[in-house]
Amino acid sequence: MMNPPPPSTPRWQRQPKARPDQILDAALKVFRAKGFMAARMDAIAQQAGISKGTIYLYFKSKNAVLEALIDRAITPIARQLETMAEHAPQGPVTPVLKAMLSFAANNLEAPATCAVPMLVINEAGRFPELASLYRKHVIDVVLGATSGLIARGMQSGEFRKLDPEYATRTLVAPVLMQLVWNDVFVLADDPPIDADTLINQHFEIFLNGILPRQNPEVHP
Amino acid sequence: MMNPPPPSTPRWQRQPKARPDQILDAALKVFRAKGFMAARMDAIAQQAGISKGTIYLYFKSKNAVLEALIDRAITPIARQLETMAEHAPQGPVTPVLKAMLSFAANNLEAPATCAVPMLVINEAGRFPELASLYRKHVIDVVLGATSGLIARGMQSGEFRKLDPEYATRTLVAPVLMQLVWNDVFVLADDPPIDADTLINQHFEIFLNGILPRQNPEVHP
Amino acid sequence: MMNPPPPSTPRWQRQPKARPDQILDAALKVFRAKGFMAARMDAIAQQAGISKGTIYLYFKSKNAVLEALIDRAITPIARQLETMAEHAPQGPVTPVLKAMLSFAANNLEAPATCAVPMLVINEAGRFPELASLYRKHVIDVVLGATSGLIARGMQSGEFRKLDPEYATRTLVAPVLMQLVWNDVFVLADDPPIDADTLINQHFEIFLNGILPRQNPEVHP
Amino acid sequence: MMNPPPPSTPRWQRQPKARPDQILDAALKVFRAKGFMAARMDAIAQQAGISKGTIYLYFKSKNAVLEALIDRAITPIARQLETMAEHAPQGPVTPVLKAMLSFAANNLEAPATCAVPMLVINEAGRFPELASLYRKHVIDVVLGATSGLIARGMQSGEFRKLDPEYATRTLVAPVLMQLVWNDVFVLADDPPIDADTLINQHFEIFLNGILPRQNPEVHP
DNA sequence: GATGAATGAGGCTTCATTCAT
DNA sequence: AATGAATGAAGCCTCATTCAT
Repeated sequence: MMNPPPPSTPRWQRQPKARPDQILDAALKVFRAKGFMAARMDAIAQQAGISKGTIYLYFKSKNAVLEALIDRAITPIARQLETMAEHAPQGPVTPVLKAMLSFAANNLEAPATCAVPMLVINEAGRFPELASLYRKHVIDVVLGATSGLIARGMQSGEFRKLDPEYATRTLVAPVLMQLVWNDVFVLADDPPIDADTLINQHFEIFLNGILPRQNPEVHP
Repeated sequence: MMNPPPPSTPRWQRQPKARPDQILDAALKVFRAKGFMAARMDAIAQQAGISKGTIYLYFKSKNAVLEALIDRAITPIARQLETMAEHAPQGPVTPVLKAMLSFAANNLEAPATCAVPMLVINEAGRFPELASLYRKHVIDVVLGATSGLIARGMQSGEFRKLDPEYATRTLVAPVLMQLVWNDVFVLADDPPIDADTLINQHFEIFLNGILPRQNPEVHP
Repeated sequence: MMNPPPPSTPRWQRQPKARPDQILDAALKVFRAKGFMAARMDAIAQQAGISKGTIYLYFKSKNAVLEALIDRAITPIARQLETMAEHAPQGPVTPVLKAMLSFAANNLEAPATCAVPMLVINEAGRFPELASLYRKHVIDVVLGATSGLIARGMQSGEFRKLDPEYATRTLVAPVLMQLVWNDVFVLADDPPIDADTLINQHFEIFLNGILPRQNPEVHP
Repeated sequence: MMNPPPPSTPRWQRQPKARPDQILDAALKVFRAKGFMAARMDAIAQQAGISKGTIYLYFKSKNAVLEALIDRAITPIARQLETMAEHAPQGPVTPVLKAMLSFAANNLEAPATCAVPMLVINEAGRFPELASLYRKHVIDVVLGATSGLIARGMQSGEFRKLDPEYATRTLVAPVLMQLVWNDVFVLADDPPIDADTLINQHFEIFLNGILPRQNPEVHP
């Protein structure tokens, strides 16, 4: 890949380098629309504008396509969130948390982005390894980074002292809910849910809920 | 079962009354384990202890089994939650909300109970009508009852004045998250998540987050 | 059937005597409508107003029903035609032939009557024994009786001397054609074919065709 | 076939052009032997020397195979007969009629040729559209051409004035009878029926029957 | 005798995968 | 590298037949 091409290069070149991604893009669309089992290799090929046999030049099997798909998608958002957390400046963590939450919520709004997590959820039953892979490389990373920040806020007195793991779930759950909602339950005539408004109010409640209080404790 | 069996044990028994539920129970197990498409009618029959053909005496097709399954499961929990909301006594709504949340969380802990909602989530792509059915008869009922209570609390001054619909999501989301988590992402060696603790802390944060405040507003 | 019933008769009696015919009647209807293979035992039972299992009390199998059906139908018309031929009075055979032809044509007009021969034709591929049974007991009888008369007419000088077997076919073919036509090719908006007119003209041509001629031979 | 085969003989060959006809030929054989419903796709595939799945590359379903089969067979003989009628020279029609009749009778002698009409007759119950298709494109064409000629002969005084439609049936019926006879009723030890002799005598009787007469009318 | 619930072999059809071209 | 014809293993479903009631 790094060597210069041999002197007498043919004027054009098939680009097998681009193929896998072409295929995975197509597969993502079809998997999303039909689910893994109901997705037909024919449909993927057609979507990719190639022939069915060609897929097998790049992937061993249908399962392998799914695996590669998850694999390829495993990095970006989680990495970005992790980076945001790691580069959090000294001082209060609240703004970082807010930024991360908004970032996540906005990103999962796009159908292309939410496709993979939904795929993982849907196929977890049949491909537990995929789920655990995703868990390890995405979920644990994000939850870990988040709960780290929250713990730091608790330590510093910015927040009340609670279980940071569980608090993370309170913070994060509505994002997952949006994801599922958009994919599964939206109806055509629903009043659209504004993700920003939702997240803003949610974060406001959450923040208010974990800030130290001057007034006496509530007893639920 | 308590009478002595006839000399030559019959190969099968007539049980026209019990069959449909037997079949649905079996189908639920298999659908959960394999997903709808990968579930084999053979497997359902075997699980039910009957022959493949018998299923078709009671259900027109594999799809019909799924539909009946969702249908059968559509009532109980939602109805119970709705009732709790409707019978809420005068006065503060907080205890009712807490009770409802705990009830929901505990119930969705049981694999048998969470099976149907997860099935709906998984098969929504292929059976949108099922999803919208579930939405209408379960989700809307529960969310409606809950946000009604929250709105009442806001009116009465028990809570701050916020958007009750969105606040409902903040309240409810962790329950969905637990559902998905248990079904999809738990790993064998995870420290077990205690649903009660989780819900308790979540509710405490939520409540604290929407109570009226004496101290000046926070500016997130 | 001709003996007086035993002294202490029960006041009523299931009539297993009537059952087989009930069943065969029903089977004929269904076989005609669907063909043998596509006919369902369920449908026959329903048509007969009994339950599926009951059929098996009287017939060993679906095939047996077909066989019994053909068997039962094998006699009447053929016997009648044979009788007409055997009782032909001395003198010209023309009137007898005409009477037989009309009788056959009119009888095969009725759907119920034409059902069995069509069934034989349709299922001959799968049940050659049925076809040969029918051939022996029906076709050969009728064709034999007819060609016997024709031969007699040739002997006596009533007709020209030709091959009586083949002449029989010329005489008889339109009846078969009507049978097939009505069963297979009639369309809803066809001008109705009047069997009598058809047969009359046909017989007139046929007769004219085999009568001795005064004018010199035609050379086709 | 004449080139030396490659070292390792391929398990199958691509023959996309030839396949459909290969399949239809095989299907015709099997349908004839078993009837449509009892015919197994397996048997057709085997007869065609291909695998079951391959059939579905070319035909949507078993029904579609039958339809294509009828379709393919619908033209030739009828077209030929029609042409013979249309090109009939001026003058007497008798020779043309004789030629057409012989042509039809001889052609329906071949099992391959008579297979389709018999198939239509047998499956008319289940596929009425097929029957009416065949009626329109084959039967009506042939009967129409024939009765046209006969009518012309009546006009010109070549024949007596009778109903030409019905006369056509008198002329044509033995051909149908032969078709059915050969397919359904021949027995192994039958003295063979010579189609030519049969047709010759039949035509002679028919012709004689419709020629104008010098002797007084017969009164049947 | 009668019923109809239950069986289970077998059909049509689909589709992931292979392989001749 | 690419194609797409061909394969063959299953899957859903039907239905003749059996058998508990």
